[in-house]
Amino acid sequence: MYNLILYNVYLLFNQKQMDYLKLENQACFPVYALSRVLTAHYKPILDGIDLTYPQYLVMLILWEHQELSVKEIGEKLLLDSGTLTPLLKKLENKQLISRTRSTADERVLMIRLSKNGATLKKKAVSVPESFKCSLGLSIEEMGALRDTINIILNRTKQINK
Amino acid sequence: MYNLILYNVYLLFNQKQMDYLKLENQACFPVYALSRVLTAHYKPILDGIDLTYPQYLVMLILWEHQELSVKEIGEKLLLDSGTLTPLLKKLENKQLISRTRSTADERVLMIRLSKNGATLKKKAVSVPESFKCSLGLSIEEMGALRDTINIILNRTKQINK
DNA sequence: CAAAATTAAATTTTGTACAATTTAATTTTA
DNA sequence: TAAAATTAAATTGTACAAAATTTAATTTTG
Repeated sequence: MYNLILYNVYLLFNQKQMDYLKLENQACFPVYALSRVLTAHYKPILDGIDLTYPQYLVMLILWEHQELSVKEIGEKLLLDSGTLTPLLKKLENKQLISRTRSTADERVLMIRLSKNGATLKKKAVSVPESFKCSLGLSIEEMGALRDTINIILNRTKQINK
Repeated sequence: MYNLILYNVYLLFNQKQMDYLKLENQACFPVYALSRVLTAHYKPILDGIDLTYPQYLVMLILWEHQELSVKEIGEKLLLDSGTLTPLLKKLENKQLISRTRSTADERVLMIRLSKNGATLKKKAVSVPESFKCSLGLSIEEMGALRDTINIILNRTKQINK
């Protein structure tokens, strides 16, 4: 924050303009790159339970809620049906979930944790610790990262509501 | 930071354990979600210059450097040839870049900004400001976000070197 | 210096992502 | 209540993204 002010004073003093078309000045690129770096760290860990990272996210939600519609899963993960439909079919093929249309409203497809899916949670409990070790960040650093990004994420959500 | 300490005291006091398998406690998910949210904000803006977000990143680099190998572009963007090769071919089809093998080492493919590619920068200068308005965050907030993520990103790079 | 190792891209395969369209079901409303 | 509007998924098409393999060129080394 202070560095930014100092830098702007420096720019002003030197009659320079911040070059917003330089990669180093981009705010979005580090987020985009970090997202891929973090997913890459998850890869070897999640290979052990035969899940990709987005599949793991769906399983996390179902371990909390047992049964949700495709729409509800999409709202939680900010993903649409074009992404979720094939992904959920893969989880069904792995017998981790069931896909059944709601009798009350047949437009709604209910996703339910299967017995195998519930059992998988026992294997998955070690994932967060393995990930933490792989990444080499402390719990505090990861918590701070999570909170910082969540603030920005919630701000952008409010803007778009 | 203080909230985290307080929360841990609360967990300890109530004999509870932080549930690292809950979506809300994930550090990676907000980064992954924010990355997609930010890219979505770029979409309508970059449509105006017929670029996708990863293509825009490549152009940003070339506006700075004019000529780089595929490998060098990959190092800057943390992307491998499997992603870059088809992307660069699309930029070549749009006549924004040229792809020529180095005479010194024919394994190396040099990517060069074309005249059209250089001209496109004039249209692109408005992109950062449009993006800022679309997102609704201040320059300070975006700068702070960039710096925070860059610290984490550099930490993970050091770990993997 | 020739075989072995390394390197740089390209290719292939699998898996997201998302926009746009379609289909089927449900709600709203004239 | 039947047509219009809305909603939820699925489908289609385009574009990454990364792992693994292949190809071709260059270096290293016995």
